[in-house]
Amino acid sequence: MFCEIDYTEVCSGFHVAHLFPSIMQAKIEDVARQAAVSTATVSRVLSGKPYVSDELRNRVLDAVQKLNYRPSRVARSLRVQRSSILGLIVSDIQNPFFTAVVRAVEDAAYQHKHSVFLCNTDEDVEKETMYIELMMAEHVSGVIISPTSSHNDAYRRLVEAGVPVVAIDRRVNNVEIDSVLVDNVSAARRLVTHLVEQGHTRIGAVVGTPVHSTGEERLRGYVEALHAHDLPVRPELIRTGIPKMAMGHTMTGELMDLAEPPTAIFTGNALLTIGALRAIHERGLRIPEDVVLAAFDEMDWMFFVKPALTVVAQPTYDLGRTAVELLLQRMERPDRPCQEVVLAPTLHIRESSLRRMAAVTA
Amino acid sequence: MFCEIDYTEVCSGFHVAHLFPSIMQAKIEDVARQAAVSTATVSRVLSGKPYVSDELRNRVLDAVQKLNYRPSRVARSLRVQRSSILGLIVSDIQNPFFTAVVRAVEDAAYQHKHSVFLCNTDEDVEKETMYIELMMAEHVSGVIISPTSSHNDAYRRLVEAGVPVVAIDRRVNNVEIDSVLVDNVSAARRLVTHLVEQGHTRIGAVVGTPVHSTGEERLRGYVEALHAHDLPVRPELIRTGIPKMAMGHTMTGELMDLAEPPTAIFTGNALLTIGALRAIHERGLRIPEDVVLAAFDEMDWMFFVKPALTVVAQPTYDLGRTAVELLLQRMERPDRPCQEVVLAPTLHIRESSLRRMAAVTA
DNA sequence: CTGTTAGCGCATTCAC
DNA sequence: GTGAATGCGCTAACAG
Repeated sequence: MFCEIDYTEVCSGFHVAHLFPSIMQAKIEDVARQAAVSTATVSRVLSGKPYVSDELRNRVLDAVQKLNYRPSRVARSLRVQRSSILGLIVSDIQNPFFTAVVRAVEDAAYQHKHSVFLCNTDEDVEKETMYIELMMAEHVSGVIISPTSSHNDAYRRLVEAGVPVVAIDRRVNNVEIDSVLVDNVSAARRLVTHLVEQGHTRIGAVVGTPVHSTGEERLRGYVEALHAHDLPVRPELIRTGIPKMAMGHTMTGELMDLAEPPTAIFTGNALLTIGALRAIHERGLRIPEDVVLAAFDEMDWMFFVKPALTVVAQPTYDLGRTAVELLLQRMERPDRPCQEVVLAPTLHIRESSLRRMAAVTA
Repeated sequence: MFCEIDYTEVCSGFHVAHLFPSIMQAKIEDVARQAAVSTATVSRVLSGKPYVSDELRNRVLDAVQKLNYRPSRVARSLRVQRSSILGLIVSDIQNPFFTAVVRAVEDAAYQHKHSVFLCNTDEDVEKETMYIELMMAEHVSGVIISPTSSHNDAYRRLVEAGVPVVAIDRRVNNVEIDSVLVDNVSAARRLVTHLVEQGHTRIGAVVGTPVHSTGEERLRGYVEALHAHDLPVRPELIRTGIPKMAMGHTMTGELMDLAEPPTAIFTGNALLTIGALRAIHERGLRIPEDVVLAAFDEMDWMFFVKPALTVVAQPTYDLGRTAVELLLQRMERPDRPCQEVVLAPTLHIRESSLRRMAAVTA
């Protein structure tokens, strides 16, 4: 029929391409034609394979330039059965701690020519499960995850599908995977011990739910510190919940509204700390006269509340970098035994001049 | 030859799949065989297409279940020539403002069955260019970007390639695209006007570089406020730089070390504000006795420094949601004229009890 | 060294 | 309603 047009020709032909420069994407075939070589040669040149004459190499490079060619990663991924994308599943993108981790991971991935597919589960197990499935469907080359709970069945499916996985910040129980953690127990223990040494006996705890290892471990540190000094662990002084600002606000409010409120409070992460500050502030209470705070403040953003505040700087950058490296390692040696890297947080207890601080914020 | 094995059969066959349940991913063909239908039918069922008998539909669904089948998004993307992934390129993932935007975008995308491919350019034009190219190569269905500069050539290439793009927070000049912005000029003008009305005449400015429209606009608001009150604009009191904490620290330090330091400082975003607080703190200066701060604090995290601090809550959630909606709109109607949505920030000037504040942080 | 060719897993004509 | 066949763009054998 007259109307029978070779669509491929029309759409890929160089002359026509000139007419619609804005819509079309050159294909490898177009480049090959332009350079008068085969597609295989183009592919070889672009993947930096050896055994191509300089002559052809240059012709190809010119053609690529002229056509503004950009190989389709989708097609490539399908063909080689893997992508150069890392999945990163965090449980709360607004938590400055994870924000810092995201940055570190992105950085490290960039250096290794990988890119990052970020998902935010918002501490929601269903969303997490959905995203894990998505990661598998997208054929990501590996997944870094801060688990929402310690035993989601999806974790197992993921590793059983042969996808390299590394857990970050939190531990998972139902399957053996690489993980990079922070020594929360000892950090929490030291913070609370500090309070005890200052004479506090009624110390409140505002920490994340024990569903995550993080919350559980920090609570454990708290308990250990009390035990070590023969102080009673009073359940009414312990509050656990989703580690976000709103919850920190609520939980601290509850503690301060007790008939006999704590004289000091230990908070489990930066967002909980901000919430706690807000609750204290609302009640017109003073720090440290009315209540002392010993807090995780990963980003050290609350520096000007010192010396009331005790700070833990977490090794977020190392955490992210280590995670990426473990992932890449496993991609090369899938049978390598699982590792558990535990990083030490830098405890930074501020005790400097009360007077100077008052000056700044009064 | 005897050894000639149909590899596909071996790897896809149901019986063999049973032997290596952990490694293999079922393919559409496996499902078709299991359900004793054609691959076309499987595809139809899974895409929710009509015209499939309930009989076959159920058989397919069962097979999918049994084989734990998960269609390859990569293959699908290649076939249909588009993915359901949105690219999100932010200029600083650690900036709490963008963090909130990321969350909003992720949320909105999730609701529209899309996922988010996040990149962090770190205010680096080269990295930004690289990531834009990557987006095109990955065939994302659209890109939301907070431009690092107001005229990167890559922006034009992107829209010319037919990719829907929406700029967020910052304006771009060299190509017409949808954008969703915040009314920075008037917000900054009101903040600075507030300072002027309190009697300040030497007001310092610590804002982002004028390379981004954001920095430029906030600076413009500052200048307008001074002009409106016939106050001189003193260049030595204006500092611009990369809008991050370290820079805010440096720039504020410079201002406070002047022979005649400003009596008030206007800071252009949350990170600059934190840096400024640190610089002020280091010098043992008091707020508001020694210096007053009028600051953008998008997340309202510095609430307890009030009343010295003036706060602007930015509509981050609307910003992200609007961006996604514009993107989806353009995907359906590529010829739609460009829109520019300007959102109003909520100015929240705190003037409440100095006494009560002192109580909290003293 | 270089070209030819055969799929990667899926969606979509087009026949039946 | 359903199935067989084609090709999305690319890489990896294999053959020259």
